Formats: sequence, C-alpha cells, structure tokens
Amino acid sequence: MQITQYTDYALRVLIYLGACPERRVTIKEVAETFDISRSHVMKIVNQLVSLGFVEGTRGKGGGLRLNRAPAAIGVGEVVRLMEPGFDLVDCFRAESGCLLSSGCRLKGALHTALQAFLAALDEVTLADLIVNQPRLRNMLGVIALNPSP
Amino acid sequence: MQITQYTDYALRVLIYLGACPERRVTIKEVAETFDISRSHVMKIVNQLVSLGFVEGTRGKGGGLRLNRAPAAIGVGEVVRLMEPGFDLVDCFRAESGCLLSSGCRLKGALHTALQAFLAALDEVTLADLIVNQPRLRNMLGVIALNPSP
DNA sequence: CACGAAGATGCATTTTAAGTGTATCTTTTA
DNA sequence: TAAAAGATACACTTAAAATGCATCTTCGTG
Repeated sequence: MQITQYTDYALRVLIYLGACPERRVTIKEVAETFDISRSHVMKIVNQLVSLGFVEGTRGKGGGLRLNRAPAAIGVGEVVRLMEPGFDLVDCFRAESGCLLSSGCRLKGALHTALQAFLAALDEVTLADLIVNQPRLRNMLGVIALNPSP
Repeated sequence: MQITQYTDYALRVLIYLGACPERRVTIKEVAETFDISRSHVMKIVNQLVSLGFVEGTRGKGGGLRLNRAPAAIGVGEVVRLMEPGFDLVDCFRAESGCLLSSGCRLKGALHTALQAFLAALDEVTLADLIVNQPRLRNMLGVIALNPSP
C-alpha cells in the first residue's frame, strides 16, 4: 500500500513553500532540492495552482507562493485532491464484475477503513507540518537559502 | 492509493473457502472463478498456507481449506501480513534521504493515518465478510457448486 | 522592444513493480 | 503406477508512474 510520489511531492512542495514564505520559489529550485525531474514537479505544481493552493507567477523574478494560509490547508484535502485514485481493490470499480460483489462485505469494510485514514489526515494542516520553520529552512540547505547569485 | 491484487485476492480466497467449508477447493477452481492466473493464486495460497490461515493438501481429492475459524481471522491481520509494503511515501524508507525528514511531521501524520486504517480493518473478521453464506455460494455460481464431474 | 527567465502544455519514452506464463518437482489417492 | 493436486523457481509481459524533450506563453529589465 502506498501513495504516489505525485501526492508525496505535492505535500513536500507545500511544505517547502510554507517554510519560505518571504520569497517566490522556482520549480527548478524545488526539483533540484528534492532531486526529482522538473517535468514531474511541473505537473504537480500545475495542479496545485489550478486547485488554488499555490500561486504561480511567470517571468523574471517569478515563482511559486502559497495562495492560502498554512493553517487553512488540510493534509487530508490535499491527499484527496492530488492522489489519482482511491479504488483500494478491484470491487471498488463499477465494472469490476467480481462474483462476490453483492454478497460480501469487504468493500464496505475497506471503505470504512479508508475514511478513517483520510479523517486522520484531516486533523492535520500544513501549519502543523511546518511548526519548526527554522529547522526546516536549515534542512532545505544551500539552495533554498541562497537562491540565485 | 490502492492495495495490490495480491492482498485483494488473498481476502477473496479466504471468503471463498469460508463460503464452502464442507469441501476442499482447488487452486484451479479459484483461479477460474475469479478469472486470474493460476500462478498468482498459487503464490497467494502458498503464503496463506505458510502463515497458517489455510491448509493445503496435495494429491487427488486434495485442495484448500481454512485452517482457522472465520471469526478468528482478522481482516487487518491478513492485510498486514499479505500486503508487500506500507511505506506510504518515500520518507518512510530509511535510506530515503529526504531533506525534510527530521524537521517535518508528515511522516508522523501519515503513520497515524495508516494505523487508523488498519485499526478499522481490525474490527472486522472473515466471519463478518461471509455472514450471508447462501447468497455468497449462489454468487460463486456453477463452478463452485459443481466441482469436477 | 528584444531578450532571457520563469511557468504552461503536450507528447513520447523509460522504468519498475505487479501480474502472468511455463517448466519441473513433490505428494497423495485410486 | 498414473493422474490429480499443491510447491517451487525463474523468465516474461504489462501498465501505471515517472522522466525527458520540445514548444508556447507571460513577464520584467536593460
């Protein structure tokens, strides 16, 4: 059981932006800091922008910035919106055709468990993830602290 | 977010066996009923046997049978043991090297959520999944009801 | 106003974990 | 002793995720 890197990095991008609220952060910088491909960061950021979590400005001096207060960004919300699918098992899908579907209660049990998972994440906001801002900034290291010369 | 078919079918095999307690069920029969590869069912069953959930007997007239009472088989237990990994995101892995690791609380939040997910499944046993045994048997259909001629 | 820095978009390719296929061995009963 | 069943091992395929590349748009600055 795992979550896609897509969602994982969406959260990390938000953490990064939350840790550097005083300036705009570029996609290049994020990709290099986390050592993943720019394309992937692009896709993630694009969705974060279109969902209203992040504001992206183009052109020289542009970059990314949070578009909401960290305390107003729920981790559960982000995961729900970014993760491509929550069809835990085959029988969650309409066309599954599992012979057991209407007789068994597995689907219901897994659905309840999934709700419990997401509810736990709903208790946490981005603000909770970045309480120790100085430390985070320190971990982000050279790149984050020395943008472009 | 999803669970592997491996775990999904492990549960379905147990449901199948729980629905047909009066006889031995062959791997061939399970594979054909669920329309998946024999190899995959093999691997799943082998693990279920080695974990003590199922008893497999070889030779003519052999097959599979539950090795514990359905009420003594927890869904959470099965999922924990069968699912290959619960490293929800990169930073769960020791060698991840995520720069944020020690400063951020994402890992903790996801871990808590995962525990909530599994705890919800711990509330359910195989017996709960097969309460409507006659209906299940009916759904399993021709193959299950007419083993080999 | 042109150039360069940034994000936006789209598509093709690569990677990798999950699932499948095939072969061979072992056990059991008729 | 032959056929039916599970056990084991390894090679192959598939599909989703991630990456790479090309091109377009927007914006600020000299």
